[in-house]
Amino acid sequence: MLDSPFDAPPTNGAQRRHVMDRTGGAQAGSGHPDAVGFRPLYRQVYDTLLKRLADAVWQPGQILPSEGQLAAELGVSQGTVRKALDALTADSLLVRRQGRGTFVADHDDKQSVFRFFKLRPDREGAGMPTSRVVAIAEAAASADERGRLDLVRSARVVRIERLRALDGRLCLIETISVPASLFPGIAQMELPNTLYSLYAIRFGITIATANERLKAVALGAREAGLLEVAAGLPALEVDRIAVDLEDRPVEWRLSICLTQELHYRSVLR
Amino acid sequence: MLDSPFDAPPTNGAQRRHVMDRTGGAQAGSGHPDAVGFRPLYRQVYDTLLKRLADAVWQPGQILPSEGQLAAELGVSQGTVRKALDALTADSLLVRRQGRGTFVADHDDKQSVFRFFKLRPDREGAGMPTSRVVAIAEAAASADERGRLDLVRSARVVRIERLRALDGRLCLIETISVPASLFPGIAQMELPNTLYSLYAIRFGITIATANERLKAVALGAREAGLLEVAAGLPALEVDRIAVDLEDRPVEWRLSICLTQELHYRSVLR
DNA sequence: AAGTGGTCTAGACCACGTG
DNA sequence: ACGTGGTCTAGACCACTTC
Repeated sequence: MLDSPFDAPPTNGAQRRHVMDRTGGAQAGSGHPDAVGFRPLYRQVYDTLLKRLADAVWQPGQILPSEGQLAAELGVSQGTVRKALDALTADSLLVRRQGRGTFVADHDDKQSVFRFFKLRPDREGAGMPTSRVVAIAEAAASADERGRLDLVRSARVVRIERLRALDGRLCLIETISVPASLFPGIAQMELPNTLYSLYAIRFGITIATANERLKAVALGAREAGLLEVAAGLPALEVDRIAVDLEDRPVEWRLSICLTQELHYRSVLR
Repeated sequence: MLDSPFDAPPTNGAQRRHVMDRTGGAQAGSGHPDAVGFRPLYRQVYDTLLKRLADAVWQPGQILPSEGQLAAELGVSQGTVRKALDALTADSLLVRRQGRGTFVADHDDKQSVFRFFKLRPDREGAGMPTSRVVAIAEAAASADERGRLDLVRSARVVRIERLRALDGRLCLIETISVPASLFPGIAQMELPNTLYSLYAIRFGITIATANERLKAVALGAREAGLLEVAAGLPALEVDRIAVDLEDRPVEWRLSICLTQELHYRSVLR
């Protein structure tokens, strides 16, 4: 925990032991309010809790200490803890349930799977997507991979190629590249359907956001063969960079999707 | 304003005139806490302010009364008003600026245009998109249009066809259908580049969200001609239903986009 | 200096879930 | 009955903008 060398007493003059820094890193009481940016307390609490989540101090699905306990531990008011917890919830890293407690978001339950899987059948339905690994291998990172994943020249990656189906219909083929250094031994593992829960549980890497670029392309011969349709068909190419809690790009995923009876769903707010 | 026939005094027993209903529509003090859903105060404030926005009580870009004034007017605490204002800000209906005030979001400024325009050049750049109307006409709503826009059988629509360009390059053709009843006279108007600001200013209709379905399709002869490229090219079809503050579908927009040098950007959180 | 939103606190009560 | 998160209040102070 941070600790300030100085602090102004709260209004009521009551005793308080400060655990978080009240000044945003700037020294207070030393002449001027300091030019450096102001950093609210709840933001520091947010960062502290985020760090613990990134370090997997609490496992997915597990319950956190109550607001009051966290407030006491960190030396701030319950309201300030609440604001940080609400922000983490908004970032879908936590789930809060009235009367029960605050939990680490478990990105393996049904609704969470669809957080990063945007393909839906045109006519209602949509069970869980299934996957079959076509190929998996470790190799030196290509120039593209180094660029997209921010890797040094000597870096190695693990490449995974998977076919995925929705409601029993083949719908896409995806090529996934991850830095071998971040995911040691992943090439030898049994891969679950939802890779991101493996990243979280086995490697302590939580995917926070993903940036996708979509294009319409003509299906190549190889992809067409694997997807069991004719080459040249229009297909949706989804180029995704997934980013972890520390804002590092940790996965590059290129998907080719059939959209004859499916669509990609996007909600603009 | 709502007014409750009964209210429990606040803890300190100070005088309070209640303007908002404290009971969520259920009568309090009459034996049981009522089975009907609980409705928090800040939610009522949210709805009240939302209604005023929908009724265009304040114009886009205009400043709202301060938190304190709204709190006094509505008979709630400043913190409760703040929570409602924060929620409206999160829904990007308001913009708050520290030291200045709270403003009605102006969806005409540069960053807001891109809220609903997701096409970006592959290589950096991206000035404002431009538009040219190809056709505009009123007609009886088709079965598709009635279904998508929730219209009765006799309803009429205005259809607008536009070509749009980005950085001087033709990039898409879009067919827009809106209910004629909601937009009287729109067929005779000069159409601005950003239609949604026209909807807001001239018709008091604010687009809150848009749901899009994306597919890859082969370019038809007509679209190819208008876009000045070869027919059969893969293109991105974007099927959008835009919804207003009252959750009514108010626009159906079908776009065919060239994605040879552009992509559709999507951020997953 | 005055006014606005932003942060923080302390405490009360409410709704929800589980014993 | 108890503990949790959720709501609401009142008041103080901070940071930013404008006059």
